[in-house]
Amino acid sequence: MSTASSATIQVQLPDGTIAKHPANTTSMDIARGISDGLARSVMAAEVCGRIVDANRPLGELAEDDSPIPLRLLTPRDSEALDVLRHSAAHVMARAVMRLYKGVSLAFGPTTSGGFYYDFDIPEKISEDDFPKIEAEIKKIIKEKEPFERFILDRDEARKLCDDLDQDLKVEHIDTGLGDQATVSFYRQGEFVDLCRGPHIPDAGKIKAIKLMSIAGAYWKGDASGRQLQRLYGTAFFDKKELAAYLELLEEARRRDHRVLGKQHGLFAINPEVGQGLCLWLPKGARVRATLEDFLRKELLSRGYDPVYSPHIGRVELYETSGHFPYYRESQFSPLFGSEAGGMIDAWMQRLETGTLDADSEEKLMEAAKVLGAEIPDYKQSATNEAKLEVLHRWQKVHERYLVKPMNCPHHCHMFKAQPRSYRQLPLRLFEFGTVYRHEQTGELNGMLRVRGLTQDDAHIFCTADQVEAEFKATIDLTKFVLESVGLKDYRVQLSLRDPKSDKYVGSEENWNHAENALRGVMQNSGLQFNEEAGEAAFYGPKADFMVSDCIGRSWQLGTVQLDYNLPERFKLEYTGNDNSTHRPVMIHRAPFGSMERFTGMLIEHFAGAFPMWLSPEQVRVLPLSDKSIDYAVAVAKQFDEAGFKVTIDNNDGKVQAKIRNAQLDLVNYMAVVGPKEAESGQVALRDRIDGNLGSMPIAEAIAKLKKETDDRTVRQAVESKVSATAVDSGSTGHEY
RNA sequence: GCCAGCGUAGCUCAGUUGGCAGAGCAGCUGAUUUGUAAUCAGCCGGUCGUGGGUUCGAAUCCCUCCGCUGGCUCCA
Repeated sequence: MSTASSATIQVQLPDGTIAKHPANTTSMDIARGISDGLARSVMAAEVCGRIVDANRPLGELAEDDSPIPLRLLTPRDSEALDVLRHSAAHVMARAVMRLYKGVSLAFGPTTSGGFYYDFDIPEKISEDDFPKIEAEIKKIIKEKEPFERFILDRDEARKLCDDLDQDLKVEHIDTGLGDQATVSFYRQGEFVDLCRGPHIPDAGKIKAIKLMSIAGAYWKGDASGRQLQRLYGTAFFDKKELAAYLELLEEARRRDHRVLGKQHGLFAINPEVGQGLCLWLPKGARVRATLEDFLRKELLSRGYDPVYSPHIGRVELYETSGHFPYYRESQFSPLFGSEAGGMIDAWMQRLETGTLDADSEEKLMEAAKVLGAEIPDYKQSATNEAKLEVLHRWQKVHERYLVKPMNCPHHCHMFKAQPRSYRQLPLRLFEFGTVYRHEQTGELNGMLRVRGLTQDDAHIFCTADQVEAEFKATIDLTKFVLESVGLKDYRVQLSLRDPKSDKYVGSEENWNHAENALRGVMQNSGLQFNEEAGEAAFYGPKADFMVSDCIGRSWQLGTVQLDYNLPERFKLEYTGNDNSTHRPVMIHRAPFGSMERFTGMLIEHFAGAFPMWLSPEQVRVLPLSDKSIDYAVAVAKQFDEAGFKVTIDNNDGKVQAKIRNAQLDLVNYMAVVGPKEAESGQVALRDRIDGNLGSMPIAEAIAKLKKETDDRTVRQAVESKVSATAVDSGSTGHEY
């Protein structure tokens, strides 16, 4: 701790120089000693590796008697932006408290794009109120009041929050901060907030701030708890950076796959068909088919076997796998073979939750009889457990089906379809398997979150010794797939279990084994990866691919998951070379994730302008006038026979208009044909990016386009107007 | 599912304090026969998301439901 015995301390700057200072010297004092300009731009400091307020005495931050490493943080340092935004959240909260009565403060952290503060306010805030809140914020910034830190012990802190009528803070001190002896507060004028900090020296440093949106949020993330109002904002060191950030949001809006998908006839989602159910229109279906053909060919060459499974399966299948009880809420209700099935299902749920009264029970028994379900063993006097057992026995002999939410149970039974020898392993079964999940209405989002989706699913059944090699092979496959569509910027998230949670199934030993295997492969893969506790599936750890698109947004796409659980549940076995039975290990993997989500992401990444090999319309032949239509048809036929997706624009009108339409439709190449071309057997090729390429023989044009297609060349037709990383948050470590 | 906002023609959007529902694009028809990002003219097109209420009168005000959007929660 503090070196109170010595009145002086030694401070080491990043350039290595060490100087002596009094123990109460602050980072700001040292900045002032270097230059006034530096002092003005210091936002915070990194002392002994911790980000702290610039006005903290360095002596109290020292860990031992060795020189204290100090780095002054200015707007050039990415860490400073987080500090600024956190202070901006305080300023916003202060403005809100001035304008509204009865404000209870919750939390106000920073996010990758800015910050938010959660409030409990009786009055509803709407976006119409933003101007007056922003005006109040500007007033506060103009005052340039400092942020002042002070420490209280728990009882004092509790009393202060109580006096300030901050009941959420009181609760947090009691529950969330139970193990802290003292807590820190920050005061800025009349605004006092329980806060870990750090903060910028004064509010005047905030040069650009904007309220972004208002939304609901739960207190401490608990959906059964209090609903708070969350006010989102963003802040920057200067107005240009704010403008660039707003431009990024605008760019994202222009690329919205829901808008582009409708505009270009790629897909449709119609409430009359059903929420979250995607209609793949011809052009979207072409893109998908190209992706599927590409992957199928790749999988066949990598030792996978194609399989097919039905769209429904008995509920017992998913009871065995564990999915049915675990995900009951987010599955479509079972389909019942017997008319009484649904009623008995509801009956059992009432019994389970203890919400069935005698009167209702009699009615249910009567109704069961009417619907032809005789249950003579059911006695009203019996215990709930006994009743449930009787009903469950009835269910077991009456078919119940689930629209399949997962492919893996089916594939497990394919493994079991014959006795297996170690010689057959690894067995790699793949299928573009369509599954249905009843996602909550608020979660649905275009193609990105749907209720019916097709996974590029496969399950690898292998021996424990093969796990590493197979896992590595799937990582390589996923890399290959992503890079083939031009996605070169990705990292892997190792999703591990949360040691404190009990939602996981399987033995401690299996989990340790699986997590260590994944970590080992990742460490040897040379791929950038990070570990995230609590993100694992309930049956095993996963490696999720986080992919950055061309405007710097991160998407979770492909996934590889290790599973020691399902083989156990389905009692999968093979005979080893020792002539005894062994349990295989399962690897779930999907390089695209789902066709819906992957295609939706691609639409946004390419702004609807697919590269040649994925394009739903690669060539459009534009006859100069009706006189050239015959030749246009002949040209189109040649492109068609060469395997291109080609159309003819035989509308009336000038070629300029046809070109404009083709450009707007994002067709990769236009083949303009008039009398000159017809005479010489040529086409005048126009590239949608580079423009007119001049006339050339048809064979030459076909060869050129074929090369671009076969090479899977990716040329971004719609350049991003913003730099991909220029405005991302400080927390991800980008330079400024 | 929860909180907030929104819902007018196929699309993008106007529509004053409640007083006869509009434009551009797309589509159709006709003229035009065109050389690298828009040829001209005419026509068609809406129970203003649904159901109810207030009112002499509702796209406009109120309520219900449906859907969409942004978040939250969830995501096998």
